Amino acid sequence: MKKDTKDKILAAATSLMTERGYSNVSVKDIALTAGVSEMTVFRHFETKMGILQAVLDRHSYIPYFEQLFAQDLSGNLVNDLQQIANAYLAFMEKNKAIFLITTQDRSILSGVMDLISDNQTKQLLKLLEGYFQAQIEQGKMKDIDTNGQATVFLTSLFGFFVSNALWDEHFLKKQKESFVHHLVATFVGGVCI
Amino acid sequence: MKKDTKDKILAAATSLMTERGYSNVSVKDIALTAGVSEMTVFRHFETKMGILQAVLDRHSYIPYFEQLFAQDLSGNLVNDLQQIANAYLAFMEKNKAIFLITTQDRSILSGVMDLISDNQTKQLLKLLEGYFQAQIEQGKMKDIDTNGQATVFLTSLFGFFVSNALWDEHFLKKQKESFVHHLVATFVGGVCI
DNA sequence: TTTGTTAGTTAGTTATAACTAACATTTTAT
DNA sequence: ATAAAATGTTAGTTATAACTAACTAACAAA
Repeated sequence: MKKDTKDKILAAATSLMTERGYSNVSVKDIALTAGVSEMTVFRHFETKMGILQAVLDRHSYIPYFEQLFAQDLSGNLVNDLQQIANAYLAFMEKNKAIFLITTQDRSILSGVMDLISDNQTKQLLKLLEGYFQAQIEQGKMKDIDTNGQATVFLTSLFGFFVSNALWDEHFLKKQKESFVHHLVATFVGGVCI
Repeated sequence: MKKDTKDKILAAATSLMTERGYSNVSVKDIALTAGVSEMTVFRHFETKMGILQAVLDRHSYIPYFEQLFAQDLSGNLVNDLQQIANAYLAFMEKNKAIFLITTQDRSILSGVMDLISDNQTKQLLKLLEGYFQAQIEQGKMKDIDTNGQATVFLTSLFGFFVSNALWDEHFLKKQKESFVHHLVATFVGGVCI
C-alpha cells in the first residue's frame, strides 16, 4: 500500500496549504496531519518544494473551452451564457486549491497562477468575444464593444469565485445557480424598463 | 527628525509586505530596505506584529457610502451607478495594501480583511439594494430581485479590483473608466436588442 | 558644556524549519 | 517463513528569524 501513504500526504499538504499557504506550513505539520512521520514525507517527496509540485500537478485542471464553444452551444443567448458561466465556475472550482495556494505565496509562485487562471481566462475571453461578434452579426445583440462586454461578464464570474474562495461567508451568500441566473438575466436584458 | 525614520520603516514594510505578505518578509529585510539598522526598527515598533499593525492602521480607510447615497446621487441611473462604481473602486484602491497583505496571510490575519473589505461591502450592498428598490418604486427599473442585481453589480467591481491587484497584466487590460462605462451600460440596458 | 534623544554596532539567545543519517520495526510479496 | 520494501525513531546539522543586551556615536536643546 505505497500509494495510500503518498495520497495521505498529498491530501494533508493540499488542505494545509490551501488554508495557510506554502511558507506557513511546515513539513512537520504535513506529516502530523497525514498521520505519518516526517521522514516518510521526505522519502516520498525529496523536498518541501517537491510536495508543492505534486500538489499543483494533482490539482491543475485544463479546461476545454474551445470544445464548449465549438459543439455545446445552442445559439440561444441565455442558455449559452449560462453554460459558459457554469463551465468557467466549474473550471475555477477545480483549480481552487491552486488559486488559494498561489495567492498566498505570489512572490514565490508568481508564474504558477498565471499558467492556470490567467491564460485560460484570456482564452475564454477571446472565445466569448468571438461568440458575441457572431451574435451581433446575426442581429441578436446590440453592436457594442465585444471585448468590453466579455470583460464585464467574466469579471463578475471571477469576482464571485474569488469572494467565495477567500471567505466562507462573504457578501455573497448567494448560491451558484442563483448568481448565474441573475448575472445572465441582467447581462442579457439590463435592469431598465 | 524622528518621524522621518518611522515613515521610512513603514514605507519599506508596506512595500515589502504588499508584495510578499507578512511572514515572507523579515525585519532584517525591512530595515535594509528602509536604510536603517534592525535595532532601530525594533526600537520604533516593539515587535514585527507591531510593524504590521502600524501599516494596517496607516492604510485602512473607511468609506462614507451612506453619505454618497444620501447626498451625492442625482436620480439618473447611469450617472448614479457610475458614481457608485467609482466610489467603490476608489475605496478598494485605498485599501489595496491591506487587501494584498491579508490575502497573503489569511490564516494569521483572517479577521482584518473582513473588517475592511467584507463589512464595508456588505453595507454598500444594502445601500445599493435600497437604491434599486427606490428606482423600482419610481418605475425606472424592472421589478426584479434587488439583492441579486446589487450582487451582480458589486461582484463585477470586486472582480475587476482583485484581478488588477493580483496581476499587473491580467485578462483585463482595460482602464478603470472604460470598464466602469461598459459595466454600467450593460447593467442598465443589457446586451440584447 | 552637559544632558537627553536617536541611531548604529556587535554579539548573543531562543526557537523553528528544512533537511540528513543511521538504525530499528513493521508490513507486504513471494 | 523469509526477504524486501516501507515506515518509524532518534539524533543531529545548518540556516534563519525574532528578538535582547550592552556599548558607542552623533546631534540638538538647555
